[in-house]
Amino acid sequence: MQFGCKYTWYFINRNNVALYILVIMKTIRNTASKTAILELITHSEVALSHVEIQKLTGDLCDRVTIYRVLERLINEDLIHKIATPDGTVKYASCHHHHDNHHHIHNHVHFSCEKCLSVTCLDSVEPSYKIPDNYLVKEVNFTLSGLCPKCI
Amino acid sequence: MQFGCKYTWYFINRNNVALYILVIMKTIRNTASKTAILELITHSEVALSHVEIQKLTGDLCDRVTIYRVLERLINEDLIHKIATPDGTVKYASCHHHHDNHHHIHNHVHFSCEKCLSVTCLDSVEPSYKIPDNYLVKEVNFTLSGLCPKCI
DNA sequence: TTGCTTAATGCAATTTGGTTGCAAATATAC
DNA sequence: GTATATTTGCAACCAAATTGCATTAAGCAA
Ligand SMILES: [Zn+2]
Ligand SMILES: [Zn+2]
Ligand SMILES: [Zn+2]
Ligand SMILES: [Zn+2]
Repeated sequence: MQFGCKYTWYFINRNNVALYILVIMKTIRNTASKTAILELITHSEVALSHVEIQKLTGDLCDRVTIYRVLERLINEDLIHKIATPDGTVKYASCHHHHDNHHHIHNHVHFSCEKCLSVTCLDSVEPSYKIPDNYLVKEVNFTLSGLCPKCI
Repeated sequence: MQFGCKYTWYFINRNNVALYILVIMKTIRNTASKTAILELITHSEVALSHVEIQKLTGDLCDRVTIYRVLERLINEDLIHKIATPDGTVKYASCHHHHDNHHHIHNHVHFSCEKCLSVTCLDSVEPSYKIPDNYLVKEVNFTLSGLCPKCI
């Protein structure tokens, strides 16, 4: 069998059942849109929403492409998604700082009610205690009020 | 001057400028829709989204009315809005518990990635430290993972 | 109770945000 | 350069949320 992409075969033999498993590795490609959008997010002081990225990139690419690029950048763990208190979603780059072993984004976001900016406060780590019948996988801690510029 | 609604006059006299300010007080009304929706949210174990409220109320009122009622209930500080990590907005009643003097919602929310339920963990209070050039007015701390039922 | 005034509602239309399918374009491995 | 799978653009689609306006009804005072 031949494929143009990377792949591996796994073989399992258990209880008289033989199984060949084909694992296809999708190769990630770098494109103009992807690099430009990542640049934009990385160099931005504040987190950006989809519409903001759309305005900033002009006619670089289609709005659908922006959605798909953002999705890929998240999968590659290059950016992260932030849900602001009012329900809008913004994106910021990851300055990991990951909780070493657990790979949990555990830092505070600040959302300014006046200029609507959202910022990662990478240095601040919140602490909490929660009943242990809950399994915590992600932490999303957003403070809102007035940012230094608007105070 | 005469008005059907409540109003007050304020008078300011400063630097040779005399100013009469008319403050009109909007009277809040209780309607069937409003009481029903508040009941629903208050008695619910978990936070409810707009669509969920729509399904639960049936043809009690128009969906637009639900949006407007929710907005009013938030203004009256009877319910609060919760943005889940994926950007959907849910509503829960306020069991204040308000930071006595400051009137800040300061409690943890848990969002289950399996059953999609969102719960207020009123008893848990997160602690954090933030640069003092920020003015914090709201705290929105959402943990996500698996809830006791789904674990 | 009745009438008056303004708040709240219903409905239709519109805007906004996000998704899907498919053909065409293009990045990467060889 | 060529082959092949990934990425893109476009159009269509869908759901969520907002707006304007005419109508209804809550609450106050007589
Ligand atoms: Zn600001
Ligand atoms: Zn962040
Ligand atoms: Zn659950
Ligand atoms: Zn809550």
